[in-house]
Amino acid sequence: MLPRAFYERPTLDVARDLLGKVMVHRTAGGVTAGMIVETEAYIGEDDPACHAAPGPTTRNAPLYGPPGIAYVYLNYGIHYLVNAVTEAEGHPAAVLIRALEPIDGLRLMSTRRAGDGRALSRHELCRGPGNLTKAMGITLSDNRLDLVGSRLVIEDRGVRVDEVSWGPRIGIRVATDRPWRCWITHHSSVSGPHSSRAALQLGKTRRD
DNA sequence: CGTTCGATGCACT
DNA sequence: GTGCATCGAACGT
Repeated sequence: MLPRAFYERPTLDVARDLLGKVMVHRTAGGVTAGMIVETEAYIGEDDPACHAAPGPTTRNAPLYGPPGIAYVYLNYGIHYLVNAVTEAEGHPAAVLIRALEPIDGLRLMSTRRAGDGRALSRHELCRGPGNLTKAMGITLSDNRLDLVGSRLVIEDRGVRVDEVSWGPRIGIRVATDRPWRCWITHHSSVSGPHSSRAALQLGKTRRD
């Protein structure tokens, strides 16, 4: 399990280093786990796309708390999105988990997403931030859970990531110029249109 | 391949 | 009342 110090760092570093790590959720229905393959950074009140942009509110309170905490919220009235709070207490920032490669509990994931109709392939199961929370069974009741020791944790299982790409964040209408989305290059569980994925690649493991 | 559009609930003005 | 850190079906090219 990743120590709190892992999250208590610059958010872009955490976003990159979370790639290859494994998110695990333990529920009464069973255990699900998946390797993180795509993330986005949301950094501070000066980032117009960050939920902290309006200043402290009831909803975004977890962003202002200690790092290593899960920030979960409902968006579009339909999807739960899960973040890992980063930086330091009083400095609101987080990493949005956008896609996983399923590792454990694939059958349970399929069941949870069964309402979607057609059968889903392995790489579709946790592709997209709303889809992965549904497959993992993550809801508002997971908000504020401690990722350093709770039913929702992130582990290092020794996976080494060779190539990382950076590009603009997806699905926002402001600050689209900041390349704060990162993903494992060429990984088939990464979200977004396949064709534009190549166009967005800014290079190898470095950002700027 | 691409774009458009409806579903749906909550926080915030 | 407005606006989302989305998704997938339905269309057009």
